[in-house]
Amino acid sequence: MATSKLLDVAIREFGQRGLDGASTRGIAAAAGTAMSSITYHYGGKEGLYAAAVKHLDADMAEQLASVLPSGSASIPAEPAMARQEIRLLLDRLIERFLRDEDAERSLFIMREQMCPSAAFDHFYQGAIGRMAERLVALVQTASGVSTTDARITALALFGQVMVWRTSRALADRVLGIPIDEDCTTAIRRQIARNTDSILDRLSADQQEPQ
Amino acid sequence: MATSKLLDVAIREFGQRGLDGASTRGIAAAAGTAMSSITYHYGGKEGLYAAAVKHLDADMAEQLASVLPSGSASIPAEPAMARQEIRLLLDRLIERFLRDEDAERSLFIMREQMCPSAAFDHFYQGAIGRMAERLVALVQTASGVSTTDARITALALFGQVMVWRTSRALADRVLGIPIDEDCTTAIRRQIARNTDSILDRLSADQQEPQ
DNA sequence: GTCTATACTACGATAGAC
DNA sequence: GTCTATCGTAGTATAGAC
Repeated sequence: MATSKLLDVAIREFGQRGLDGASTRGIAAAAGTAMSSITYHYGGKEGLYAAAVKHLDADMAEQLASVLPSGSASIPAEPAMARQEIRLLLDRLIERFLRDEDAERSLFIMREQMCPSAAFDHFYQGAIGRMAERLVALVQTASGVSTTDARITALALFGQVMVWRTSRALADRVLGIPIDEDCTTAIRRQIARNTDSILDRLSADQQEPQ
Repeated sequence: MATSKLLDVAIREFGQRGLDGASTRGIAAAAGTAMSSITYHYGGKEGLYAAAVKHLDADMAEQLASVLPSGSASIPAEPAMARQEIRLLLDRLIERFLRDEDAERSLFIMREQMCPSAAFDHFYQGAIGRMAERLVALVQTASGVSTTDARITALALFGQVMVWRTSRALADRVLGIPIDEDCTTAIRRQIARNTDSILDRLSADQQEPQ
């Protein structure tokens, strides 16, 4: 009963090669078991994929638990508090992305972003969607802008963080230096500063439209 | 001699399924020819992949030609001019990304970003690398910061644009409305504003470090 | 539950007709 | 240049021993 090992390998292999490209033989071999155990536990290749999606979502929910309230409630009413939570959330994300720990799991999700299957709905109804919707609500409270502007801004803030995961090969070459502790600190500070710059301007424009 | 058709299909299929996952039979069938023509023209699967990389890079170079000088020279000396060029470059990119025209070609590149093969070096020595290095130089001129900060900032600016391509499934759901002409305008204006906010703050901090 | 054995399909490469 | 035919390999699914 090492089904957890099978799921970890599946997330890696499906992420790299996709549902069609990955092979159940390869996954089973890498997990140290026979291919037919996939049929036994998950009913086949597609069942394994669905189980991997569920496993991955549960994993992300656990990782985001410390920074994301479990209920959908309790957006802080004070703009300053909302901004503080935005900074905390983005910092938690970038710190994980820079450590490059779960890059394989991200690959699975990025594939679903660009070739979405029904599985992406599962992610959006899960941890990813909860995080995104909360970020939008926080931006709205922190800046006072309309919902559409808040949504666009939330995506921009997310983008400056996400780029370190999605475009890592480019980032490594552009940076030219290894991402050590000092570099990580510099990136985190820069992102916090950019976030403040964007939200400051947004709040100012809101009070006195240009 | 419809080798161009073969390359277009190859970029799509390799992008979606990867080098291993895509099948030469499938590519040939979608291009309306026999599989053995791949052997004849490109020597095999890997040769087709290499040709697809070259084709894609040439294509990007052509698309970026209007906004990217062919030589590596001539960074404007005036900060205001540099900032203007940054805004133009980012606007050209986001406009392409939002139109969703060449999403399939981006998929190929994103796969190389997250599972880099030797092909990514080809991209970085080509149009992508030239664009990235120029953006860094422009940020440095526009803000006057050190090269490391300029590189980090360039990636942040790139990220807020790139997110609309790499996380499109998420963006669609977060936005909740279709990306029509009005929405595109709003996104472009927001990105231009964010860019100004970030560069303004950077220049200010540079003159009087906090 | 985990394994081996097997049936059937699809893969990449290649040879050769035209 | 483009096609069909074929070979050896690897894929998923399934049945059944233990």
